[in-house]
Amino acid sequence: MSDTRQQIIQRADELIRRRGFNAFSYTDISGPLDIRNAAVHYYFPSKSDLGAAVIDAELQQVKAYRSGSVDLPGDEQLKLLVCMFYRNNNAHLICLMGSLTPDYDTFDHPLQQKVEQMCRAVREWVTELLESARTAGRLHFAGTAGDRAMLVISSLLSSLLLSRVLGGDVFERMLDQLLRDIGASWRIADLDPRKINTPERNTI
Amino acid sequence: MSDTRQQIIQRADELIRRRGFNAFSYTDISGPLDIRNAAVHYYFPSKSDLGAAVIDAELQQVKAYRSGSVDLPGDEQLKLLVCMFYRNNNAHLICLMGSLTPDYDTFDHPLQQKVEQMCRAVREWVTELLESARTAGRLHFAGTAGDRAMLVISSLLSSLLLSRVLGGDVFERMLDQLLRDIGASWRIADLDPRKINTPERNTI
DNA sequence: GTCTATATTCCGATAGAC
DNA sequence: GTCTATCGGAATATAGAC
Repeated sequence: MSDTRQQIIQRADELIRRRGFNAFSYTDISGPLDIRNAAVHYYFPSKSDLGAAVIDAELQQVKAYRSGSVDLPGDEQLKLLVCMFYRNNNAHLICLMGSLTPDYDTFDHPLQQKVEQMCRAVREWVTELLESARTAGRLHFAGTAGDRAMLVISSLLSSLLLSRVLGGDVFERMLDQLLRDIGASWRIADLDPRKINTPERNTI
Repeated sequence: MSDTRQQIIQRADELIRRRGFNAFSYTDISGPLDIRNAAVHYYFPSKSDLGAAVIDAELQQVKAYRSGSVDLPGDEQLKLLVCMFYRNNNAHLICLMGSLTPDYDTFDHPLQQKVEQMCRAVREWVTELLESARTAGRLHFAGTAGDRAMLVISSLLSSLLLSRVLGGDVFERMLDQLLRDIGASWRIADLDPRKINTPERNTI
């Protein structure tokens, strides 16, 4: 895959998570990369195509995380996920779900399907990781793993949205309470992003 | 207050919760109301002014809810709040927090402050209602009421975002699990929007 | 693959008549 | 208060040279 194409996707990803899909333009991408708008259109004819490519990269990311941490206990897999959100919060970036689902009604059908696919992939991952951790006695919660997964995702997503607006320790307070709720043995303060071994990009 | 002004705010509110602040135009408002764009600019010189007015209406709404339900038990106040989200979900609308916080970085400072004010008002309301219900033994949860409030808001906000994308019974499953978590005696299926006495508009 | 140049459309906003 | 008319700019997208 060409380097330019990769750089465009990377830049679009950050713009989506900082300003939202409908608030960035081709110039926001071509400017920093020092190329022309037409070059972006060469790789991604429409903005919807670019959005789909960003989500595809995200789906690959989830896949890599899952296959790379399949031998870890579920709560350690969760730690990887939470750590990604921790880093995003420090950069004042929100996640793709928190950015793209509010704009869902403005997307064409192919992009809507991509958003749905991404949400299902994350839900599947968190569901399995929770179920695995509960079976191993490392996490404790009521209800089905699927329902619990939705509430976990909900807290992660919202913590970035609300922390960017309210600041302070909103992120840490919300997620620490969530971790207590599911009986995790670790807290946000225990995370050291430098020590957590994760793939290069940090999206979701 | 003029009727036209009110209608503009009402229409903008729905557009924000359906398509997002950066995805609607003055024409989306003037068209259905059968007025010209200039008339909208007469009431709201800039789009940011219009956004602020929508939030101000929301703040009034929260105030009305609080003062109108101050004698109810905390969990009954919560029922009113959940019922509003229930109705929004049926209309495939998201809430103002879920719509406006993702676009926070694209707003000018006055509008950013309004968004922050709205988030704090909702947090304060939910915090007090939870604390009141816990003291009365009608709700049961671990941690501070303030932290729990953030998780409750998080679930309400996300349930609308994710339900619109994933469909099915996502809304009911998420919120029923939330209600079980805090020891509520009622469930989503118990809600009857027609029987819940609420102010005319249904935002938040 | 990347460029220049441009087509086309739409946007928020304003001036001035009524 | 609402209108017509329009400004200036920015957006997505395309044609065609290199």
